[in-house]
Amino acid sequence: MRTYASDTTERVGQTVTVKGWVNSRRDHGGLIFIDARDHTGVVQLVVQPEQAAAFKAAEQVRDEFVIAATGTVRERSEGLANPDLQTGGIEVKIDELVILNRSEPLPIQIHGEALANEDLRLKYRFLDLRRPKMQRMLQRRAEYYAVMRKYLEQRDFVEVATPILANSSPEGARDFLIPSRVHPGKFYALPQAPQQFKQLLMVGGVPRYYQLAACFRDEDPRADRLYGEFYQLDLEMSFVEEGEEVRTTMEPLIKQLVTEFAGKKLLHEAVPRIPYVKAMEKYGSDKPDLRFGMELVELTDELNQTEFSVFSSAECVKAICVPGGASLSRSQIDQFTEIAKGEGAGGLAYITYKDGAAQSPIAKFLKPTELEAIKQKTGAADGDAVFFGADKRTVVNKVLGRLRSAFADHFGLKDPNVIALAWIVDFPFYERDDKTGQLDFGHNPFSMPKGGLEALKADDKLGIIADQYDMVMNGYEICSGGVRNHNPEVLYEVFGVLGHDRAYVDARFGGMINAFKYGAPPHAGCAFGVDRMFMVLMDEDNIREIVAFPKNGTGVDVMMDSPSVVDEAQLKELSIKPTAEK
RNA sequence: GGGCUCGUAGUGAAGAGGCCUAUCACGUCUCCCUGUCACGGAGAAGAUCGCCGGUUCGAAUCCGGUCGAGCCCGCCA
Repeated sequence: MRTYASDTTERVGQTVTVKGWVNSRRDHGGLIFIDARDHTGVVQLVVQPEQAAAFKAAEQVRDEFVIAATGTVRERSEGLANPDLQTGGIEVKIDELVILNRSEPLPIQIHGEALANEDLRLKYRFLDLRRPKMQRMLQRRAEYYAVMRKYLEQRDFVEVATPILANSSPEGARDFLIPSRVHPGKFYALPQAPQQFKQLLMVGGVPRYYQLAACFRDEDPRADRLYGEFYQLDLEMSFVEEGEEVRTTMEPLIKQLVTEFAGKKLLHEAVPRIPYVKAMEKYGSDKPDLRFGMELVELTDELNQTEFSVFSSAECVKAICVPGGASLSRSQIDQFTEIAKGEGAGGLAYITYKDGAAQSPIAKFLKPTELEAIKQKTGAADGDAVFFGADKRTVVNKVLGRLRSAFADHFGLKDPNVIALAWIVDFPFYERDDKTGQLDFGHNPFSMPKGGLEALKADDKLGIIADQYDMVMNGYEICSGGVRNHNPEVLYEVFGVLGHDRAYVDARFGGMINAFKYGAPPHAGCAFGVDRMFMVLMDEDNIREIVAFPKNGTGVDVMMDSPSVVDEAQLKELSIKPTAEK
């Protein structure tokens, strides 16, 4: 029988066997202390020379040796308790100590705050995972999944596994391809999402489907985006024609995860619904962080006659008021200017308000009435600073949206104990590519255009709204969903607007569109990026911190050394001939 | 594909033209130690300063290239 380290406190006077790793050893010559660690914590073992065999073993023990220690749990004497240790009130007086396995000196330190660089941690992830923080992460993640499963099962969602060997989808991300041995020259693709399968389940009569689904995309990673594979809480509901029904079904789960699971406060009990256009105009982002203000203020009309030609000649002029911004140094403002330029701005005009006066490099170009209008509309007070964006409207929004987040970081306005949720709704169905001028899908071609077939015939294709929605959590997109287009005629027309004929649609989505001809019920759903949401709930800013075995930023598993070269015989069997140089 | 940042004993950091024969902490090894708890004490080993080239009387330090990593842009229907 094994007793976990944290349970020894309840076993005073009893004989227990503790199994785990040597966290540290303190050898006093005639008395040896060993801190034994398992997944529950650390407990102090005391080994005395009277137990000769155990003492000899204790002398040989080193950090991270695997041991089984049997002895009696006893209260520590007066003054010997360690209040910093959960088991600090007791210790185990050891009669028998067995070394189950040895360990070489560790290539990375797993105690303390200083972490090895990430590539080394990933190479020795099995050691990194022994750290209490990582142990807790794995445990919490299992609980997190359990909460989601319980919630959905109570609401008649049926968990269905969909294929991993699926088909390449021409739209969207780059696929991972799997060559077929049986069908030379043909390929499976790992699914980017179970999108088509879950819609086919709706046609197949499943009332509500969910799955913690593995998704595969061969795109470059980011701090909040894993390379290669990630998981979605994927779900779909049949006989649903309004996105609001999906949103109200799922919202309580997310709130429960925020409050009960993560112990954080919700900024709004009533989660706001923000139309995409409004989010872009007000926050400069389709995934705004609502924990702080600094909303974008429209000044185009007020400044279109000004002598400052950067403003008067611009399609759009907007500003954000940064509370306390007047305290920023010149070099700090230069850094924000670099951020603005990085988003496409030509520069960064600003006004600071100090001692009742507006100070600015551009003040000499602005009339008193214009200065007054700026102050009025932005609500700037003494001590604040106002930063301007003047350019094409999309650029202004992007630049100020990025600055808004950067200023919030700088002034510490992102309270980690608060979660701001929002639904972004009414995405444009089509967008025009800035460079090519070509019309393309804004998001998901399978969502229903609001207004159906009639709406698609409108002259202003950019005005067509998709019944589609994202959930945003503290500035991170954590969910995307939509009311699906279950009508084959409308689906053909959705692609028809982009100039694709029926054959094009049939060739690519034939499986799904064929099914829709046989009584597809209306349906809607969404998918939550569970890795990213967990990252936010656990206060991490790098998604690899909350995954057991992530690939590094270049898609390499440095522990298992994948991807790797394979035998020529395997390639021959698959009718594959590599063309790479090395 | 592009931009920025970084690369110094096993690990984490310091050093920013000569004070470097490279410093500190942790870890490792040897010896001492019966109440420590990241025990303590004495000693020891361990680094071609990512790699290649250049500038210089002199390079860890400056320059160029290259390799590797991180963040960001592109990309992610």
